[in-house]
Amino acid sequence: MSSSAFICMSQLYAPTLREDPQEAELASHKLLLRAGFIRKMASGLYAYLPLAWRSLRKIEQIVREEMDATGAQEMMTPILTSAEFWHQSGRWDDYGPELMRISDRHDREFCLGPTHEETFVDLVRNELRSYKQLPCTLYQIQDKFRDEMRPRFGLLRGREFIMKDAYSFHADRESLQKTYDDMYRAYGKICERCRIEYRPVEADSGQIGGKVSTEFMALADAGEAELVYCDCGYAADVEAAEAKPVLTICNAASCEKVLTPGCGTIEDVANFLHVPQNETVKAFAVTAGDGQGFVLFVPGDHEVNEVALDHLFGNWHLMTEEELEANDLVKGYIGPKDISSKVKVIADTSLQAQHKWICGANEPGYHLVGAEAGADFDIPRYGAIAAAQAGDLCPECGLPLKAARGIEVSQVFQLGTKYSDAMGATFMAEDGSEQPFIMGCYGVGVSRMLAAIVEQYNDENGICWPVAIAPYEVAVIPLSVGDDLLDPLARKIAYELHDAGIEVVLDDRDERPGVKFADMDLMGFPYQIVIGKKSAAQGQVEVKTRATGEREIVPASEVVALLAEKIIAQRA
RNA sequence: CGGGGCGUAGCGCAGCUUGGUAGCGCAUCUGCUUUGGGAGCAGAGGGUCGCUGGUUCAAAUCCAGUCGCCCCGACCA
Repeated sequence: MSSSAFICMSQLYAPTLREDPQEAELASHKLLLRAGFIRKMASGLYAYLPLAWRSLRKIEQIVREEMDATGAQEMMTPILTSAEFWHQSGRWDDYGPELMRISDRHDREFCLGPTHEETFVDLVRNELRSYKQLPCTLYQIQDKFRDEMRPRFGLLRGREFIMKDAYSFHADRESLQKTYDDMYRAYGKICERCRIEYRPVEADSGQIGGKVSTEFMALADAGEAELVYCDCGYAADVEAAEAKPVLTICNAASCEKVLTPGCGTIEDVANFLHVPQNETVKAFAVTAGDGQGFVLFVPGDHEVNEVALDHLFGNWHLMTEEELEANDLVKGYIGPKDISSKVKVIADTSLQAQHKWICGANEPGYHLVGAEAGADFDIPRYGAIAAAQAGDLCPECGLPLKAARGIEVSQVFQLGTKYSDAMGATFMAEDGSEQPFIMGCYGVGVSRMLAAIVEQYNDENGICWPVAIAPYEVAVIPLSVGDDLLDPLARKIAYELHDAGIEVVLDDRDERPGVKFADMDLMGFPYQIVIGKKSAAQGQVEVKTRATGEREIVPASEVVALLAEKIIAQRA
């Protein structure tokens, strides 16, 4: 045969595994390993084999086209970045152990880029001088490195992964908002073209910095992120959502101290007193970065929002046993009345509606029922510190929120001047003044997207690729090899599909039909053309649609035109 | 980083408690049969039992150290 017009299974480097690898738990991880798409080289490091690489390039191309459509310009910067810029931004110290650091032979320090704000700010600060050159958006698609505490879930949380990162530079907020909106729309299109079920959610901006941020979540039970959403369209990462808890109002006539032996948890207290958990108040004792102790009160059925505490306290931790003792706090029985003067108190804003509290009595084995705010105790400060959860009220429309899990496949940020200030990156404004660039940044996890797609598109037999992402669109499967009828027919169909611009794999292996079916289902090519002796003798072949399992007998002479039409329609 | 578990043929595992010639299934190679959902028979090849040291006449097995990997957690009272 001449140089390959299409790939033959006998040559394809895609070793399949018959059994689930013991290291994998998630569908995407198991299936990508089993179907011969990826191989692990070390913890959190994966080789992308030919099939995965083809799909990754398709995702990249979708990202590229949507970025280019916004006017962003693709380029490439070194993965290895000098520590100098990271010192300037302050992140050499702030980023922590996730930053992969490395020294060269002269002991100069570098890191492997986990994200490239510093690089792009350094790049443009000398060359974008005038407001007339703004706005400007640059992007690249390259490997990123994060030394994860615990790499896991295959491609979903690796130490090296493929990311598209874009950075925009603006003279004013309005310009940033416009580009941010453009990117937001582009990211929606990217998710749609990758065929994932997704939601844009309000997000916390984490390590990157800045204020306004949206994450695009691929919905998946296996996702690490929790989100709350409402039918009205509101959706937020629980880290960023402001909780509107529903309380059961306490109607106790007076404040009463009740013996509650062994009731160290809210569940115990609520059961013991026969009240719902959301009628009680839960206390958390934490130590802020400066050593000051705080006691935080939230509705009994809620947790604290750790990210909110990050913003309030910077570094903080829950009090240790020793710290509780040192602050005169009684674990399990902390309450606001007569609380130790060594700690400061903050209550969740929702508790302003709860005039009488069921809470700890600051005495081992006792709780208060009906302690009255303003009479029995005072709350000096209220703040949004409770974590949102399902059943809370939507901040937009007031209906109960629902909860879901998701995989964060991309995120857009308005950075503002955090990096341009820190690194002295300025331009000359229209009025002749030096101004720091106002920035945005926009990331897409390309390799994570691949895993997210598999997470959404699989069944008990393997992957069910959407046409737009499939490594090959059609598998041609002659059921016996060396047959005078089947061989030429299979090759003819494969050639014609290839000529029609369809991506084809020909399963020319001398394997039993069962082996071929199992492998083809596992790899998940969207369409299979099965060529068996009986039907071929009558000039017919069978077309199986992988996702639905639907089979259709069609004349061999028509199968190419039929499939080409279907496939081309699904690419866009 | 803390806790738990695992490292024996390419893959999945048994053997280890109670030390005594390295095993099973799948895969691979050869031959014959078979050919629409992971075939059958016959034969063959393939392992310094993660690594280092110790105990012992003798170590996959016991002890110590070390490396790698997986799971849970990392401050949710």
